[in-house]
Amino acid sequence: MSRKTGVLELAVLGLLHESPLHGYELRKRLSAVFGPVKRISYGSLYPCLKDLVATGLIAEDAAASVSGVGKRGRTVYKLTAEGKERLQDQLGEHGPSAWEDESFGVRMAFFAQTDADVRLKILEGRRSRLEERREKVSSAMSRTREKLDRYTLELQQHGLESVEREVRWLNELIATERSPAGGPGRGAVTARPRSAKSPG
Amino acid sequence: MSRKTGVLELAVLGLLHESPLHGYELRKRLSAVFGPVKRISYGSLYPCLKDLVATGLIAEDAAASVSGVGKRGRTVYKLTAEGKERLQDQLGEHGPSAWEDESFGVRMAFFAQTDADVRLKILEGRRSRLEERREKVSSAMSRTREKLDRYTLELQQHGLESVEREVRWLNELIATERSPAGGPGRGAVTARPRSAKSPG
DNA sequence: GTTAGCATGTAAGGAGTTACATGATTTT
DNA sequence: AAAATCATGTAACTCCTTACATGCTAAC
Repeated sequence: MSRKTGVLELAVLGLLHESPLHGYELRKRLSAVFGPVKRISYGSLYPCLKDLVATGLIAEDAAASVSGVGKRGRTVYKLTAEGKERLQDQLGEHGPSAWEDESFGVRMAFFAQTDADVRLKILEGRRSRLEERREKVSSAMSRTREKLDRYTLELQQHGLESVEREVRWLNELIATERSPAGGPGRGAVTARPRSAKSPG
Repeated sequence: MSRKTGVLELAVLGLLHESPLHGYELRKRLSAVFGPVKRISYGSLYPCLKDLVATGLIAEDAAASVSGVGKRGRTVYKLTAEGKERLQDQLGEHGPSAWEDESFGVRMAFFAQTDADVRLKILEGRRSRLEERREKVSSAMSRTREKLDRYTLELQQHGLESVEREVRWLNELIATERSPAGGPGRGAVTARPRSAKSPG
């Protein structure tokens, strides 16, 4: 019946909190939130919006919608009071559900609307989740190292290094969160040296 | 009706080509193939095996199966002749379906059973797929740079760097594939210097 | 003797996709 | 005037997960 998804719902609520939007535009913004992989389709977005209306978390913004007679026009949605409440609840979550693979990206995309202490807990939870994974993969690799062909090994090695890289990234983010932010209040991303691009 | 999936089917056929296995063991090996994320559950594996038997691509290996009276025992499966044929067909595929996100990992996991020219085409296809993505992301970023908060920016930056890293990895793999492999025939993975770990 | 791991399977449902169906508006 | 992009929606289908149901075997 209802699409009580979680991530998509959260992303929609988060975006609508920034400003009222219609479905088509929402989808474009969602592409940015979810990244280039995992872009959502209208076949899931529109039903989701329908459900959110049905549960009273969002409502049509009549003023912003365009609907001439006979025209199909566009329907602009905005958060209701209950929607705002729900969003705050969701953004306050700092347990495992906030740092698993499916949800971490979305949660971080709305960190600007999230309390500093919750941000820190999520980043730390994510980090320890990845450290666990790193241990499992690397111990599995040392157990089976000799029996694997080079391609499987390359694949696992690359996977392991990706995890290690994400841990280092989280370390930097956590350090930045913890530091008293001596610099300017609103910040450009801390400049990290980007290694020179190899020309080809 | 039938699970004509692709990736799971392919992974099962590929593993059974190496040796006959029963479901439980198969699942453990699949976890290695698919990596720590995306582990498959019995709820998809057993129905998949059932379908593969129904389509005649695999069959019970009566000799290897264990089934005392009243016992539930285990059922060992092996490839049939048609299964081997199907596997060869699939491993010969070198179009886009072989290098998309969902399938590339599995395809590479069975590179040891894949022709050298097909391997090269897949690696190159994957690389150009990622290069496209890199262009899209980086141009989207330069368009919207100023309007994004630091967290969204960090997220996108990290995503971009991940793509760039995978491209560099593919470059190395492609170079290795192309080189006449002057070294020893069976190979340890080419030693790449691993940068010193930061202590914390 | 009880916990952990081995071993197989089904039913219900969740989360999404593709393909279809429709039409307006803007750009080339 | 054709092509691209804006804009909304549904129906059928796919792939997978969770929870359930069952029972053996090894280790502690």
